Amino acid sequence: MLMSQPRHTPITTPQAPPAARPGKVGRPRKSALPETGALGRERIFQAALALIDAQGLAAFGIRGLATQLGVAPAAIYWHVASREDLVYGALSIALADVAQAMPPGSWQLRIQTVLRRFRATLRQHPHLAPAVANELGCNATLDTALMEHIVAALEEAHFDGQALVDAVNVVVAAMCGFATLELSTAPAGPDSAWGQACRAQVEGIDPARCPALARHQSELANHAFLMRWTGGMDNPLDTGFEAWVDVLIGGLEARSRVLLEARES
Amino acid sequence: MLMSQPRHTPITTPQAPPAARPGKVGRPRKSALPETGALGRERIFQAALALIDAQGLAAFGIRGLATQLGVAPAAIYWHVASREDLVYGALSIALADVAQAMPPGSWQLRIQTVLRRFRATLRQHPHLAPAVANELGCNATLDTALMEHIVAALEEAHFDGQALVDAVNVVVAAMCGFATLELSTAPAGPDSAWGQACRAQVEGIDPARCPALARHQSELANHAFLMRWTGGMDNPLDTGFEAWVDVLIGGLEARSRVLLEARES
DNA sequence: ACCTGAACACCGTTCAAGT
DNA sequence: ACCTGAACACCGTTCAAGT
Repeated sequence: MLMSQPRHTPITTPQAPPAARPGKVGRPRKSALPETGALGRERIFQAALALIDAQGLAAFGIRGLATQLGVAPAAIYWHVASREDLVYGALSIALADVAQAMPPGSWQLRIQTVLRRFRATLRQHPHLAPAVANELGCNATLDTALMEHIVAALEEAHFDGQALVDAVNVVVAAMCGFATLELSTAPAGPDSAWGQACRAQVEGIDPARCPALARHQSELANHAFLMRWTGGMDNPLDTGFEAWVDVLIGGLEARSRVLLEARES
Repeated sequence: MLMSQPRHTPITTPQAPPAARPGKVGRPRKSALPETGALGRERIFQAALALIDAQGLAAFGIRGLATQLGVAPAAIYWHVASREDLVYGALSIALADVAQAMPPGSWQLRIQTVLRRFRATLRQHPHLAPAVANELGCNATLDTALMEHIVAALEEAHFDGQALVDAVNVVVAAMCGFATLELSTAPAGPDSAWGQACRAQVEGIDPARCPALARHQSELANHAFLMRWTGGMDNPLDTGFEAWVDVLIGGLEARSRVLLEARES
């Protein structure tokens, strides 16, 4: 029984990673590539998204995805580089139609539409909310149509040069920021030990140390970030989001005015 | 050799979780509690933060933390409920002094200060950026002093009732949103395969399908969210952040004006 | 009250081998 | 080109036992 476990050998030199596998990064998608196998990246990502939607991000794994697809776990690695690649792929197809068929109208209305659509789409896949910031901070795989809409709208608002780049970043951050925070779910159920503790801390605010907070405690409790114990699906912050959109548009308009006046003088 | 592996028994009824351990959630911190042990939550969180800063969030684990503390892995579980608890604790102490010693001044200036401080603090612990949205969406463990400052500033700006709650959420989302997105790191090194692919896609933008995007391609490349292949530490978006702050303040001012006018009539 | 040893039940990933 | 079997090297977490 001493020699029956060759596993768990403690020391091995980690061999250098082998030459890149096919679908390592990006999707060349030459559109002429055979895709003869029964699997294929698209089917894998769809299944991954369905599984994440059903069970959450933490419970999602390659082994579960493999059984879902009726395939050996290792098979997935022929099409995809890593687990991270999978959630990124799932996020990509989930957000694919945010930019579809933008309605005509003022630049303000079009930017409002982008924000509202993003939030609505993320609400259909709330378990992906934690992945948005991680995966979307830098990458260009998201449909370029979305960026085109944003840039075109900001051009119309007279942004140009560095000011345009800045405005683009402001809009993208606004698009992601609120919904991501709103939908990041609580660790446990409605009245878990965690929820109770959170609630108790809010209710135990000291009016001496935090007078302003204490004054509005009852309105803020469970309705403000950092002071709520219910997730964004059960307890949406609708009016807060509308205020967010309003502040963004108002701030952009003010900035656009300043820009125009500086240009005239 | 058949009977030598009692491990990996496939089917076991998952026993109900035992009665809550001491440091399960929140920190009662009666301040009279002995804290006689050599460990203690504070020391554990400090060590966790140091480890996350050094190695990143993905590489951080309980086993590594245990060896760092010169202790058995299981020892940590007497003080802390889970790995998630650890990163949350680390984030809490990392952000602890965002609200320390707020300078006097107009409400606009104070809100600007909150945003700038949050970003500066997160830049000192960039590996925690992905955890911000996940852990900060709902919880009240963050120093209430921060919320007090925000609420007090917005009161001064004449927000009240639901409009105040909305404004608080707007400010908190703004505080977290930009910096989180900016600092979420690229999966790999500067010119990895991933970076190359990202760059290629940006440079391959089709001027026929995306005319506005193509017009500003050179300025946007590697300087805008979704179009950059360098992380926020090496490649900060300083002017974008200032625009963000500017838009927020401008938008809040406009909303405040509307509120006042409605109240006068 | 606090910590150790040792195991349990998983992971993601690799790699030779199949077809 | 695409997939399987089987293993490797880890995980987080639990639990009886120590002190």
